[in-house]
Amino acid sequence: MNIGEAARASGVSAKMIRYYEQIGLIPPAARSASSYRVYSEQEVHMLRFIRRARDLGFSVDGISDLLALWRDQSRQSADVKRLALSHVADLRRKIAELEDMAATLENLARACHGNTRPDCPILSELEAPRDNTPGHSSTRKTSLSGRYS
Amino acid sequence: MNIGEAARASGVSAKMIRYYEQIGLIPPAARSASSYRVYSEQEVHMLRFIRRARDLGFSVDGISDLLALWRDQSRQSADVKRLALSHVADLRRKIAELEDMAATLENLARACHGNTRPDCPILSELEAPRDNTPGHSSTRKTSLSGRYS
DNA sequence: CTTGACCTTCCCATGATGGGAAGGCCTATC
DNA sequence: GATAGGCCTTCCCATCATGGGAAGGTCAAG
Repeated sequence: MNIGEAARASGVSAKMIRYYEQIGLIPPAARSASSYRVYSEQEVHMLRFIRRARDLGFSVDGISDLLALWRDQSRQSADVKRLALSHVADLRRKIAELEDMAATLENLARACHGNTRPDCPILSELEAPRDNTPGHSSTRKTSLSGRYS
Repeated sequence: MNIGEAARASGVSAKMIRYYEQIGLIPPAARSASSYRVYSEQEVHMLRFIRRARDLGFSVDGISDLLALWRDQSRQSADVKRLALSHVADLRRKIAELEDMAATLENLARACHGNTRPDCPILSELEAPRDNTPGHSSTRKTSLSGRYS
């Protein structure tokens, strides 16, 4: 099976398959006489695994760990579970961060008349904040970074 | 005021101040005889505005729009409000996406024994999914992208 | 044998940020 | 006045996962 077919069958783009090979997430594919990459069902299976892990928000590093466990017949499910829950914790941290932003902004928007006049509490807040985050506590200092607009 | 001082005063790193200038988010700073960038209180004020918008998750493009409105004395607060609420919608979309991931993963983790045996529903799911997302509905097709692990 | 659909590698771009090098400037202390 | 060290300048590189596209080779069907 050529890379295009493998891409269609796995849901991972040909571009990304080559990339994953390049960074060592997957082993180098076998090559045909004319240097075409050739994939077995086995390998497509692995690509599908990667695709799903990606859909669950795992980074390439995380996927690498998952693949290692997947291949390891003597793995302990506790290790898989730990990996998964650690990722869940990351996700929840990120969610809380975004939720704080959304709540703050929503509060300000609620206070904004939204008419034809120029005065606006949203801009006022950006100019000089006066603590508009409604509860949720926590010392939000280190952000996992990432911008969303 | 030099760039370092402006950075300390605004919470925007010197590196980022130069970057914002380079991409045109802020106008080129005045220069001293020796080519040092010089900032007025006015400009530090703008940098603080940018910093806060950034903290609320706005992208540089979004911040650019906000700055334009901020400067526009004849703006309509409705425009600011629309911008803010549109960003809130983006944030909530992203949150829902991450929440779906977290919920799916948490469900799988709950079903995992987490012991010394190798069998694990998390890996099984990655191998061949059988719809583990608990409710939340929606046709999740286009992701705003972004990996979190 | 041509056409079109594939494949190959290589380079570039994204967005926001930081790291670091090489070199110039400025001020306080000796 | 000279030196130290703390600023500043520009320029290049890296991140992370992804896509775009060019230049050129291959293959199968007509």
